[in-house]
Amino acid sequence: MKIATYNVNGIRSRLPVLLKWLAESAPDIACLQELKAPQDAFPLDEIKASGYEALWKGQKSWNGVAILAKKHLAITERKNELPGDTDDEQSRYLEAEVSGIIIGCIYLPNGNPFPGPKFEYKLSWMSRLHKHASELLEQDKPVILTGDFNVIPEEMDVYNPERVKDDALFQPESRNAFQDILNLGFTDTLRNLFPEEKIYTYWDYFRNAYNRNSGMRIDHFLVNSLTLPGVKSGGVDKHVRGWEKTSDHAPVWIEVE
DNA sequence: ATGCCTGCTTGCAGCAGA
Repeated sequence: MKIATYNVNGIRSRLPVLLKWLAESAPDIACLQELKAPQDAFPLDEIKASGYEALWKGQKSWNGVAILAKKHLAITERKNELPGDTDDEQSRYLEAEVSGIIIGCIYLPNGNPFPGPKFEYKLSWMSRLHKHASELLEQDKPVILTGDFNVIPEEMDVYNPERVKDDALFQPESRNAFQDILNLGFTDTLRNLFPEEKIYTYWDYFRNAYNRNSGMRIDHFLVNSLTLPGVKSGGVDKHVRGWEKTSDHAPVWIEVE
């Protein structure tokens, strides 16, 4: 079972790149973030023609998340919002069960500028995620939380830590909240597979960042202890970031037995 | 300190992204 996450940065303008990547990488399950499209603008026909069923939660202009699963897999929606704040209208969380695995698709708030209300929203969202993640562990099922966490976990996860010292993605509060979720009983799978390697999943559009490899690792796979022994491999489809009309994120994937 | 680039909007310049 190959599971992937990809922040597409606009599913409508990214559709050719998305379909090309799906055909090449052929994940069984793909979590997408930043659809930047309202609910009725999701390109379901094209996704189906590529062999996938889809659940999605759109929103005009910003945010938006989707979970794709190959047609032969039964996919059941569990949640389309993160519990804990009925006033939160941002489409940032989608949860499904596929083949007995609970999949949480996450588009965690960016939180910039720091400090400020957007950063407070980020921390509050992470606190809600912490509570929900702990409840998911009580299900005694395989759990995978994946997506754009907008958190740089460690200094080795960014090209130049000094450049992000005032960035919401690298604040101690953000990193500690991420670690607190791991401490519930989750493993940062890519880091676990490659303890010493420089791994980036995002390169910004400015300053020729991709060609200079000025990147960050902010898209993550968190797996619980029932899932971890089955993890066989993982990686970043870095070359996709070099395609024409590409997202500023690259797809990330793991293979689980 | 700011803009760099890109996608989106009942838009045509301004916002958000990270």
